[in-house]
Amino acid sequence: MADSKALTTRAADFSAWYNELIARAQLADYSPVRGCMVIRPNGYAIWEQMQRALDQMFKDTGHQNAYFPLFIPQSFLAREAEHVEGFAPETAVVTHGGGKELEEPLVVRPTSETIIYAMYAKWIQSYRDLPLLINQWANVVRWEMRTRLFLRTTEFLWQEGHTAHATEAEAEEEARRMLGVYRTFMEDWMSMPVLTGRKTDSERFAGALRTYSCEALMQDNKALQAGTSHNLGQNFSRAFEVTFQTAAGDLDHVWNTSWGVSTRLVGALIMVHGDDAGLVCPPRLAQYQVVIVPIHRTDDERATVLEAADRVRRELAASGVRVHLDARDGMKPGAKYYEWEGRGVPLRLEVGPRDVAAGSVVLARRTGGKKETLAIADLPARVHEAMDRMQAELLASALARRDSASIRGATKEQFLAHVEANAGLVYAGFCGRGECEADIKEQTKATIRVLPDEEFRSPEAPERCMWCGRPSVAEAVWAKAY
RNA sequence: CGGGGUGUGGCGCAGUCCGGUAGCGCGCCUGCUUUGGGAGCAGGAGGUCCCGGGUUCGAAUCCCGGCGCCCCGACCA
Repeated sequence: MADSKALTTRAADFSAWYNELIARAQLADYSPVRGCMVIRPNGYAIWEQMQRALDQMFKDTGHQNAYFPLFIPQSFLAREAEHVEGFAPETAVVTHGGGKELEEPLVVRPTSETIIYAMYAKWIQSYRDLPLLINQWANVVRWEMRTRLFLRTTEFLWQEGHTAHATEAEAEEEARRMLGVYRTFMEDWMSMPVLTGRKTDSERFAGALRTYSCEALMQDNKALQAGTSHNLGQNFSRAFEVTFQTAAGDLDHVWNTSWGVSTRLVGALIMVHGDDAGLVCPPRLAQYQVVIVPIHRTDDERATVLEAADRVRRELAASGVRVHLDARDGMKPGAKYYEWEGRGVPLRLEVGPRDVAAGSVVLARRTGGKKETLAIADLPARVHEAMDRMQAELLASALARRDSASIRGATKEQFLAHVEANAGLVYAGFCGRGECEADIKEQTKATIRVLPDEEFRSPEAPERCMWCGRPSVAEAVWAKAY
């Protein structure tokens, strides 16, 4: 049955589709430890591409990488009141080492603000030491109750940037800058449109002054927080006595930011672009941008075709394309097509005896459309062109999907109907009161994803809170979320 | 932690009601024939039937007690 080989469709059961896709494409597997996942080579390759792009963007904005320890003295976490309250319930604690009970338990980092700012206190003395712009790539542990591969696991990989500045304005600028970096990455590399904006107090990072986020809409119309950037103010610098001497000779506490994205982005990628055949990976993030599938019957054909296919491979590689020749024996070409489609490879080239004779290859696009016969002569140019177009088209179609799943200026009734139908994002007025927010969440499961930045706001600012009718203080975007 | 479900080769399941010494599909290995959209045939490997105890001549199956996992509700990048 061909059907037994097909994935559950997105329409039939989105989360079954998601899980099956990950298994089929061998992106990740469940670990023997509850809530943890093993990232398999195919999945890790995507993360590596993400890391490469992001790391360069961090360097380009003046940051350096460093590494801080996995273990944090439990007392450190407790120094910032709101922070400990936020994270204590979900920390893993090490109480024994070397067979003996530790004098002070060690927390496995759920995030590294505390240990990093403890170190910054030693490193920063003068305004001349500022700004201090550091990033680290690390694993963190948060003892989650319910986990999903890539989206929420007990241990996950991420990067966390931690900066210290002389003024509040500089810290604010940094927090906003890095939010912009994330947005650029998500749009240009992941082809994933995001809304940027500010989080309400209830969704703010524990210990931050303000939290900004990038929010993306998945194909099941649930929102996903894809990245966050925090202006920490002086909350941690006061807790850890991170002080510096100003040019005027005064002593002041530094202003901090922190910002992060995680392997959750791989889950976002799956849910934004994936289709019923499997993963769809934007060319810029694909491990293999092109796979070449040779087609042959006889041994003679095999030799000729493989030689031609390898020539094509070398030429494409030389032009900067990540290309793989799938020369596996004993597997029919069709089986290879399905496998590579499931893994999301953007472009496939089929090379058979007829192509070799004609000096051409057949190009198939992961996103569909007719196969196309191309002359080998100008192949590299055509391949780059096809990748660029696909990269742009993926963004455009995701954007169109999001816009068609968004309603603006909603009344309470429209809001309820939209949310009830899992139809996507709702833009509407908000009175700014936590009670209203909590009430809405309890009754509808929808939360305020962001108070959107200006460019995402509706042309006309709402006047009234969609829920309670009081004057609106900000337009808000609601959705059910992951 | 409450409600529901489920544990049987790598994966998905049947067998359990009514006890008789474990089977199917996929995958895997070998060989031959195949290869322009998921190959066919033949042969083969692989299982403490979640764990412990009990009943019985005999337990995957019945009884008692544990444990794991999944789904739904209270936390979250």
